[in-house]
Amino acid sequence: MTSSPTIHWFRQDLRLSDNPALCAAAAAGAVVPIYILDDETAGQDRMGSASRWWLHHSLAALNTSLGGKLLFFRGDAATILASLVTQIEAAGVYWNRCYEPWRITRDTALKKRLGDLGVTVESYNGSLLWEPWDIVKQDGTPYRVFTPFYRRGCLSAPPPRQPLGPPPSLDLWPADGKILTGASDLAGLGLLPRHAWQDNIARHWTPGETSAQARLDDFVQTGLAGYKEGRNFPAKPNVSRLSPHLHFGEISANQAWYAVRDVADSGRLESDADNFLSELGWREFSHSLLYQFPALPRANLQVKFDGFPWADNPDHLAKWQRGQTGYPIVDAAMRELWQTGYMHNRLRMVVGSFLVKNLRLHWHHGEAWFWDCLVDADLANNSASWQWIAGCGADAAPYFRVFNPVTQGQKFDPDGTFTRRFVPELAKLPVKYLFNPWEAPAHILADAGIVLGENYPRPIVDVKQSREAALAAFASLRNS
DNA sequence: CCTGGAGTTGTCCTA
DNA sequence: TTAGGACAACTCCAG
Repeated sequence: MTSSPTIHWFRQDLRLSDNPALCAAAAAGAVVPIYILDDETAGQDRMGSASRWWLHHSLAALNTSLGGKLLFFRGDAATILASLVTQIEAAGVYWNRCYEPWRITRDTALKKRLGDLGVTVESYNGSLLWEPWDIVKQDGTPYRVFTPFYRRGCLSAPPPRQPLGPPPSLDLWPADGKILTGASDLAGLGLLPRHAWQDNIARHWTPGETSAQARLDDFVQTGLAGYKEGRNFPAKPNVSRLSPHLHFGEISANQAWYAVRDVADSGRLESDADNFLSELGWREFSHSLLYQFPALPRANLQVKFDGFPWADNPDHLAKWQRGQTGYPIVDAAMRELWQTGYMHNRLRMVVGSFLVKNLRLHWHHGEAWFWDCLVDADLANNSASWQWIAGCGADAAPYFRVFNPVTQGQKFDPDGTFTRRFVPELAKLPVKYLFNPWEAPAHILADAGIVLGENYPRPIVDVKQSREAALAAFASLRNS
């Protein structure tokens, strides 16, 4: 082992196990583990509030596993790394790749800059099952439809890396724990918001690698059986809730893939397992789209949507954000988001459809709100999914697919458990009227203690009329 | 180059 | 009550 240390730059890989770059750094020498909060370079794509809350606690957990030796920096990553390399005479810098356009640009330049300083620079795949540049059609162009991307592309490619263990030996540097120039402590990153909103979120989540592993184990043990059906019901415990852990790399997609793959290979729950794996496939697809179409977060993938007649209605937007639309399933979902930093997948489709089709507000509004509120906010998943529900993305929902918030509630929250939990003012309303309280007879509302327009809003739009208007708007795009 | 099947997640109306 | 077809036409993609 040489006397020069190597730097492992933690990014979206806040874990010790199955961390290819960390293993390589540890094999090369004593490791200086660092994290850099680079809001400057991120610009418009800087993390939202919920992500920052999560990141703070995830870094705290990681720092604990590293014996308190994680170094924190804030600012332009290129400048910080170049100066750090010189200061400690590092032999190498190691990191796992990220796929956001701003990070790719920054990292590409940085690789050259550090290389020019004579430092070894190596990047690894620590977060995707397949590299986006490996999964392309035979003619070399990117897939734009999920099913062939997944079946022909992913599943017929060489299988993903088997998860690695933690580094066999990890010497951390500096051994004496001295603070380096420019380094701060975790609090110095200023990730926590000042208001009390985070206290709610904290009740629902435990960031960090240990918790992520436990979540995966629990999902495989108790959620996977019945996943295919149960994942559609927000009150059922079948969804994995791994998304924030995966986003921050507290657990790798490979670890999740093989944990579930192994169940199927042992001949159990094959259909449920395949269904879950294809959801990981969607994560790959989103990342592939973002890699191939870097404008995905801003521009319609289908250019003809540039002429779509969006509405402009700040009042409707605010009511959607606050869960005051008068549609109980929509309001329950939006309040779940606000209170827990998360929203069940089916409900993301329901509220997304409501925003872009019934309210006809631009998908950018939904994307921005989710970006700030979701603990699993992920540039690739968020932008690809909003474009999908709006109909302007890859493999998008057909124009006629407009979710009916009443029907969706009745179908997927049949006894109203979920809706009553997040819209307590409707808790006493019989399920027959729970999703359409404006149609309830006066005495039923009175018995449930509801005065529409006072303690629960009337619907802000009529679903039937607004659906017609949305279909007409889609028709106006035809051949344009 | 041409061909034809397929396309995550729905709703509404009719028989 | 329930099942089936309509709802645009298009693009994608593999053979």
